[in-house]
Amino acid sequence: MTSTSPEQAPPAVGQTEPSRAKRLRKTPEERRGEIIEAAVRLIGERGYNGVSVQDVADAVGISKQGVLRHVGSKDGMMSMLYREVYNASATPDDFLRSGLPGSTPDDLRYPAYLRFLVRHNATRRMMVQLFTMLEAESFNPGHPLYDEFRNRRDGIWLTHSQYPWRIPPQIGGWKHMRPTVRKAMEVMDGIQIRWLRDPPIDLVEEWAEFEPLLFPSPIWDDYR
Amino acid sequence: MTSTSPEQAPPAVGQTEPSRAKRLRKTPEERRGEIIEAAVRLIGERGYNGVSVQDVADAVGISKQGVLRHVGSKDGMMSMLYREVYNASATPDDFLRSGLPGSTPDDLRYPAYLRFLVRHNATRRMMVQLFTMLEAESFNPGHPLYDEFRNRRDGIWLTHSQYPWRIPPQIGGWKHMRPTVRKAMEVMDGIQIRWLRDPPIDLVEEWAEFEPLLFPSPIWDDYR
DNA sequence: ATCACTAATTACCAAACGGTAACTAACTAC
DNA sequence: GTAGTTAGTTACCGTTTGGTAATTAGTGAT
Repeated sequence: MTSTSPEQAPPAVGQTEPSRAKRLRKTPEERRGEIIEAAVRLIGERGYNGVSVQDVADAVGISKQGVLRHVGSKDGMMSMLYREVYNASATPDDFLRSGLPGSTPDDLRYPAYLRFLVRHNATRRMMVQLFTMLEAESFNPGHPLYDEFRNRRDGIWLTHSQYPWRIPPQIGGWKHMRPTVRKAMEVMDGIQIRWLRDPPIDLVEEWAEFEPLLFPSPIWDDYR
Repeated sequence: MTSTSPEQAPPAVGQTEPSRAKRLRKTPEERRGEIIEAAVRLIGERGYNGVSVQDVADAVGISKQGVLRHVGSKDGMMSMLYREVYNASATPDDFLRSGLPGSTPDDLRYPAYLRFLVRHNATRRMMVQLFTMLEAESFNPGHPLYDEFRNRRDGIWLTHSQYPWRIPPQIGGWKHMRPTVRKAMEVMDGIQIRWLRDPPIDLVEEWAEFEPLLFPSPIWDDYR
């Protein structure tokens, strides 16, 4: 069927979108948004290699080449996606703007920020699933996001280091927090994996169980 | 080059194995072992969708159809792999046979077993990477191992429940250990992810930092 | 020696992959 | 109106995908 009769091509064999609208032209920003949204869902579900450009195109409702026009190539789509995901994650700056307890510049508390982060992640399951999937996939040096994920941990530490966290004097300064920060990130990865698998646990609740282990009483009691 | 001149086919374009041995016939067991070993490595690196049957065949040094003969289909290869990985994981039975402190039937200690498990995982990085990759990929209900991973947590709990662990009386019986077991699994997943990303941490050391958090003094001091 | 068995092979197949090239048509500015 | 820009399209291309069918050759039993 492929090599024979190159003309005709009528009812579209395995096409998900049988009847396409006339030809809807949208602004590049809008289309890019649609593409990213679809890609987050699909790649979160099936991973980088489990999703084709055609899949994304079908989900958006345009042709494959329509997608490629906006993302350049499949790898281009991935870095676009990573930037989007990365920028969309709840930063300390977002926390400062949140108005939550322990989020004021003169009383900025790290455990409070981590709670904020977990609570935020709990509201964007698809994003977390995408992230988890990419983190596992990008162990392979050939993965388009290998370097990004490789540099991520140090990047997080550096970013967090720029904020005036109020921590207990017994700690001896922010620089001694690195093992705790590392452990916190590991725990978050772990509970997210558990949360993504159904039947799911309550992500916020699970973090609440871990918090006193990572920030024990009485040292941290006045600094959460 | 491909469609023209079907004869000749001399130097093999992108072939990993340019010159194939005459035709080496091995026992099914041996071949299956080779296939599994190659599949663990490749799928651990690139994931289910990132590895083709041809890739596995090249790594083993036989033809694609040679592989399919042993595994039936690609999905068949996956379930074979899972069974292999699952059976190869360090069970409480393995611990009982280890002769390590806290591994005798009349003094069987859960923290000691978890240390044993972590130490064992630290010696089989590729296996852990495969496992992590599959755990993330199999969030998708369409993944061939979706059900296996879905049932895994309960299965682990049930398995562990069959052993006469000696735990502190304050706990109030093994059934109250479930939250702790759950947290331990989450931490293991988290530190493994960190361990697999280079520059790696020391897996055993990292677990040693978590152990007193999950099994705090003085309650557990005599039960590790 | 020759037989049955079967591991492994070559030869295909339709479909899907990422990507290029050329064309169409929807919008804006004049 | 008319021209320029560009979002989106169809039409391909070469390669790879998982899988089937038929064939070849290594091995142990007789």
